[in-house]
Amino acid sequence: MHGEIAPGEALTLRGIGKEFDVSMTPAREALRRLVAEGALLLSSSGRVSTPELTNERIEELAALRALIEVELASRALPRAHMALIDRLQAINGVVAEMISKRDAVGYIRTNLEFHRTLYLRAQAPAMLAMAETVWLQLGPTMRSLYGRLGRTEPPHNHKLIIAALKAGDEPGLRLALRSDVTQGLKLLAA
Amino acid sequence: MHGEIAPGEALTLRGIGKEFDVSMTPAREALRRLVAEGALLLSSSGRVSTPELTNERIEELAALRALIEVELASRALPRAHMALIDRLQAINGVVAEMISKRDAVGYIRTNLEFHRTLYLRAQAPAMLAMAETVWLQLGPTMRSLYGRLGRTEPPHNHKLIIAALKAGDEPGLRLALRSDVTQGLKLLAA
DNA sequence: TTCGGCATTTTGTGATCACATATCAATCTA
DNA sequence: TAGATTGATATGTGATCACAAAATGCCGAA
Repeated sequence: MHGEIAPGEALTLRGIGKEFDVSMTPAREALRRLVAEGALLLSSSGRVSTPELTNERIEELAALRALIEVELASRALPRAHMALIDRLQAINGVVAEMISKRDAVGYIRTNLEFHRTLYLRAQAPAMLAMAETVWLQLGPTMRSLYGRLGRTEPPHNHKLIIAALKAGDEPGLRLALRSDVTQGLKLLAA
Repeated sequence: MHGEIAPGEALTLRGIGKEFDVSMTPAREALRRLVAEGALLLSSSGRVSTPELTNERIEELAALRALIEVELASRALPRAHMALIDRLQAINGVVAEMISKRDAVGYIRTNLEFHRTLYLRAQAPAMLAMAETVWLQLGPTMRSLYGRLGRTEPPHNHKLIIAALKAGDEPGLRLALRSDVTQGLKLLAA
């Protein structure tokens, strides 16, 4: 989810087992679970690897993010009090820090933490799980996308999201969130 | 997915293994996969069972269906030719037959086939997989919901969907689909 | 130098087992 | 009679193994 594994990387049962000091059985269960969630790809020969997403697939997943996360944000809005907004601002500060440190994995992790913190307020666990499944599928790709994006400034859309939350502006929130979620997509087309 | 298992029913590794003439290992993999997809619930003691969904959870899943499936239908619309519409009408005939036969599982199965046939035209495999994951989670509950719904006439919304497809009417399609997907929810509140 | 074939190694699969824990039911006690 | 207890049974977990298939690397021929 955090982009620590590059797209196309292969994982073996015995390798994972050795890495975590367990036998093949729990390693197999963990890998197959991630396959079921779409995070890993199972080849016809039974080998698992991180997927190399096509542009079409990325567009689809971005559209799913937009659909689900806009709904989550919209449901969180009426419950968003000052304490939540403060916490979002604090997380956003860490995001900016990660960007300035050129820490791709840290950036992805804190960026997702920003979103998750907001969505937790929606009290919609099934939707949140769905959103996280999409994040999981995009993980390895987000990392390699980060390389192309020579970003140095903190994300503007996060500030718009916070502002919309403060103002109770639902249309603005939906718009800012949609932009934030799909912005990564745009630079992919280039 | 088809509601063949009642909500709250427990499944054991050895039981599933015996039922399908395999050892515990593949049975465990299958069950854990379904757990990962949200179709089954894993208790803290490691036992798996079909979930008994709360009304809040059902509302969430219905909202997810509406979000994802409206998008899928919308993407399928420009690609929907006459052959597809004919096939949808044929499937709808089977749906009506299942209703008249009071065959709950058959009704659920052909109803989902109706939706899947339409969505396949959207050429969006990730979204379709997401929708099917939701169906999976709703499976056992849909069955017990069917009991309360003393339905005798074929679904009106399916006809509206087909009509909207014929007319190329996207707003109408979105509306009909949303109604079809959330209608089951309404009678739950009662 | 490059490509094809063969041997070796790696890898996933499914079965089985020992063990700890949970579940259940019969029994006992207050 | 109701609740607790205890024993027996059922169940999940993780490890290990044999096997088949796939991947890899090596060598030789063109």
